Amino acid sequence: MAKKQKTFRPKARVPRGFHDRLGSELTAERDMLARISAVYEAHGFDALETPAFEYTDALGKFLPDVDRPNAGVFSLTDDDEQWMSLRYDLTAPLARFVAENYDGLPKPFRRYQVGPVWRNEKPGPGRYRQFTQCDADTVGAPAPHADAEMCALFADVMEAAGIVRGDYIIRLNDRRLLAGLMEIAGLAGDAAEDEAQRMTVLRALDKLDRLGEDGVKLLLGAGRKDASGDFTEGAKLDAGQIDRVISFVTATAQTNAQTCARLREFFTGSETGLAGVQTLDEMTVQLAALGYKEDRIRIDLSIIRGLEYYTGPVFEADLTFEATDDKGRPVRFGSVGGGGRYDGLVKRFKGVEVPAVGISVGVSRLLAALALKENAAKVATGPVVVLALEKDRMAAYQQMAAELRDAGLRAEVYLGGSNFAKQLKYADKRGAPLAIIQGEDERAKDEVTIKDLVLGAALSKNIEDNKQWREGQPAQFTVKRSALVEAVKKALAR
RNA sequence: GCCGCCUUAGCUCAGUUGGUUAGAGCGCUUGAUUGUGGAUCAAGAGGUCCCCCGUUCAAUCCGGGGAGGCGGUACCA
Repeated sequence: MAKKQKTFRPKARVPRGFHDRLGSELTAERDMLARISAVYEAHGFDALETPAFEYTDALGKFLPDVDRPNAGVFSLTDDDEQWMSLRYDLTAPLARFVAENYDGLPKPFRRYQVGPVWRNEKPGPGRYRQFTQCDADTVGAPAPHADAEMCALFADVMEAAGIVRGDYIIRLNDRRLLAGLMEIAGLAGDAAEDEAQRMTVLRALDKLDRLGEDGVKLLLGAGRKDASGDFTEGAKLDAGQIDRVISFVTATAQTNAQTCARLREFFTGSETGLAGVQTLDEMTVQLAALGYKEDRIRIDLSIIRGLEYYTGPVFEADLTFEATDDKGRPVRFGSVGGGGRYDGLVKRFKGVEVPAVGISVGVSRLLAALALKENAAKVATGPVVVLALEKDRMAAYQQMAAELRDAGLRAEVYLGGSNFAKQLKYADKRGAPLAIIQGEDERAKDEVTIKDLVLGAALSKNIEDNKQWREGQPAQFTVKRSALVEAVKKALAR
């Protein structure tokens, strides 16, 4: 039969929308999370961890009229036929946790949470199906003080993450303004199609930054055809309605106080709208008193933030610096986090209104943005590598590495089977800052040679001749064995 | 989901108007430069030309279907 038995070889590949991360990519995220968590901790938030899976009904992601979860969440049935889903954010699990443990928790309840979330949707640039979120929420506190704190916290977190002041902006809006706008524009009907129209209007406004005023006008009216020829149905507003809506989103003024003044005028007669203005006014006054001015936190009337559960103030953190990708094309970062007030979320479980406000920071996007900004700054991040030149002296080499580790340094012994040149090549590829060399010669004199690989690489640029390169033995020096740790520390400090 | 473009070596890409051994650069491996990463030189490994079906004496190339990638758009808690 088969002369060549075909062995099944699975293709080694990571599922689409997911990806592996190695070394500095991971430690960079860990460090950032630690810095953000420290800010949350300092503000009094308690750490919380919840499982990756939740029952789908608790997440609120069943499709209407179908006994099946929303396609956007990863779901499976438990062995008792109950639907379970991977969490798609950290807010829904929080609502479940608060409802489940309501009586025992201090109110207001303040917690922060860090972890992966999953979304089963089309991946795009900077958009994955698993990514890390870092949230803080205050549950059981009404506006505007908790909301103002959240905005301030948001700004602090951005700076803790490494975004310098001026490179980010926290934009602020209130959902009640948008509701009031609907009243004023004559879109406040109760029928299902009125609701659908309002949603379409909100979605159109959300695209202001990307499509510009003209694009949004099209979406508010008949509809818009995009670059690929695809047509998006519009909200079918008449010209007067479009003008009114556009005049609202473009009413953002230089200062928050001016914006609020304009809004009071705009919303004369709309109770809902005025309530929103009142809250924004109080928040921005309070923030200004703490030193958070328009350079960090600004009212921006085009911020929408999703359609589902926000009931009051909404915030969004945007990066404002420019960057280009590895092909030199300009990159638009978009939002790196958002949040707002959601007074109805716990009500789903408990029947009582529990006011809550929170923020969510997209750590993966922040890291991607920072990486593009500092694209030149690649530093040696590997361990100090102790070369293993004499095979029967491994214990001595391990001893050196151990001493370096005891001094708090990253160090390892070369464990492969190759010669001197290969070992240095390995150290180079690892991004090792230094190599520790003790061969026959050094051993005889009770010495070690310390080679600065970073400096050596720099020097090599001016050397063409191999003989000169080798005999010059650039960027290395020899010390007594007993002085190893001190010498390495000194070399690393440079 | 919808629209468009794309898929040949680890990477970036040539190429075959359908024909026997499918190429380059970079990378990788090994060696030389007698214990030193770079540079140089020499040799070498590596490909179901995305998958399946069809047309054909013959398909990496033509036709159909599928998958994956990229971009736009929609949705986005």
